[in-house]
Amino acid sequence: MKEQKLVLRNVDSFELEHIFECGQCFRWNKQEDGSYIGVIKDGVLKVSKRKNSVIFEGILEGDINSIVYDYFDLGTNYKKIKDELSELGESMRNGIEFGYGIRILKQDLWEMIISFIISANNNIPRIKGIIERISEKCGKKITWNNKDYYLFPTVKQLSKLSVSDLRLLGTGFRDKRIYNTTNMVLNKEIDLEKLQLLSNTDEIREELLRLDGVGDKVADCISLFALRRYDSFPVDVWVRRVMNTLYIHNEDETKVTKKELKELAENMFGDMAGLAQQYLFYWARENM
DNA sequence: ATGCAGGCGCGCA
DNA sequence: TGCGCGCCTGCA
Repeated sequence: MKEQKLVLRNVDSFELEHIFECGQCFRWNKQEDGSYIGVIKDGVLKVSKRKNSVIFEGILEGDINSIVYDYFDLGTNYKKIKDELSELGESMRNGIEFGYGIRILKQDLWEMIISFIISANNNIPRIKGIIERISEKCGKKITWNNKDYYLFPTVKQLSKLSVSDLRLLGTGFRDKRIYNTTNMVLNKEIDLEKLQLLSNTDEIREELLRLDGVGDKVADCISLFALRRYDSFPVDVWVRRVMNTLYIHNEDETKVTKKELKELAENMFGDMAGLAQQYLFYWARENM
């Protein structure tokens, strides 16, 4: 762990609020000065903006340059993607105009699996609280600027917790799912290293669906936010709402099936459905 | 207070 | 395959 700093000038498509509030992450918190501090796999990171510069500083294991490049998806040309998506109509243009600074983070696969299992039938403040308590309970402590932070626990660390330990941390009925999935990973009933190497998004989904607590929506979130599968399209209530309002116009949005939504998304957005989803989702969350 | 929140697993047709 | 239902918990 080493204190490091990095300043990048003229980064395209990079708005802190858009990136951290668009629903993809749970461990980034806004500070009073408008900056964000987050705990990621590699340590603690603070991100702030000044004019055209983005400033990264923190205490990290590894080189800050490669960590930031990878985590913030700096190798992807968002301008090009937004230009292409904008061709698809006014609704998408509005969504992109609203969330122009979004980037899809590349977060740790294991952490995303557990985080999105926790997200089931839950709300964001509570999800964040649960993840925080789990990390405090068995994750590695890191002190930075006189404050304590806790990394998300490793598989081995989390496997030390019993079902009732997990229940006590407020996970509710998700306790067994977390426990079972942790043990599947621990016992190599599913190999996360191999999963990262799969090329086909459907293959990845099939593998993830074997895990307890991972259904359609959760699997899609994991493959989008940890494995950068831009073609996966998580359908939740907000996506259903905004897609129905903009494109389907069914008087009862609950009648619109997941299958219908996914097919529409694939036809309209193709292999960029996941990115399109983020712009629509963020717009919907803030405006509907 | 009752309903609800970024679903899932289960049992049943 | 495709439904409907119950579910921890905290918050309005």
